[in-house]
Amino acid sequence: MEKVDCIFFQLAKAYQLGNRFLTQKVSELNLTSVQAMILGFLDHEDQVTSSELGKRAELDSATLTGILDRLETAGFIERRGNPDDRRSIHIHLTKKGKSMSREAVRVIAEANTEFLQILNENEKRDLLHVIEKLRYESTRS
Amino acid sequence: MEKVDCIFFQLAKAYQLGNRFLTQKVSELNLTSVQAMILGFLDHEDQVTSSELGKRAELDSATLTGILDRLETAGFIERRGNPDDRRSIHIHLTKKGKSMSREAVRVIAEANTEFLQILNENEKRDLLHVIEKLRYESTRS
DNA sequence: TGCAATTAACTTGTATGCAAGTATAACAGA
DNA sequence: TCTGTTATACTTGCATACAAGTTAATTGCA
Repeated sequence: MEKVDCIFFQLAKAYQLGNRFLTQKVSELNLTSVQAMILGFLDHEDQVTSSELGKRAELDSATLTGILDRLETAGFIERRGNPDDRRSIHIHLTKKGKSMSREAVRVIAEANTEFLQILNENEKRDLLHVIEKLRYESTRS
Repeated sequence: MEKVDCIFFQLAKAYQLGNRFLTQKVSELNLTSVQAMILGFLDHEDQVTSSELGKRAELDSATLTGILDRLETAGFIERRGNPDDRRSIHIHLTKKGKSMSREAVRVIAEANTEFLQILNENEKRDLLHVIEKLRYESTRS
């Protein structure tokens, strides 16, 4: 099998490269890459339900539960009951979580810029375009 | 945080999309996507050491050990001592493993074609080019 | 109203991915 | 030869992914 021509192999390694890069950058905040992104999503969206957050972050509920567990243990979020629907919960950023989410957004933005410095404007556009097309078309099955 | 503009988010979701696609395709062989790729690498490279296989597959030795454990349990490979260097092992495809590796190569090739049908020739070239550039440049640090 | 179908969050089990550390073997230089 | 360094495979611990299944609450429809 020629790994160079295997799109699955290339996508996996590209992801792993980006993930290691971001993980290293957000480690200064003692966060993982996924935790930092979740806090980033919560920065402007307090009081969302777990289900809504899962849709935004495109994460499975099983995965999200574990991530929220760790963010709650770390004191960044609280789970609160939703009086409108007692099946669901509201996720609330604590004071500590609010300031951490702002830091996360900042570090992620910086990491994006630094990571993409390698590419010229055409390449950046191509990459985002192709990924968007793959992801969009795959929903049309 | 705008996930559309976050390259780390987009790479992660593109990878997950591809990985789910391939996983579904190779599930007919009762393999995971990674197991199928490892068998694919072994198809023409019998008797490699774990270390060499790890370099080809760009996998951590900790990760590879677990994958080899499962391939060995399933009867596709055997670990054999390397008389030339008693620290290392030779990985040997069994008869069952040989035929499975050929099936894996076939299914992966078909999955590649099907997955990339979404893109035109320019887009396929752009995607592979940009990933190659990201991966190559990142080794120059 | 009553009940089947659906939904939300969680749990369990399995498979990577990776950092960190271990034991053994090989190697390189004094 | 002796010793410090390096290399190989493995182990441990933790964090995603995700399939499958559970429980409780809500909804849709006859």
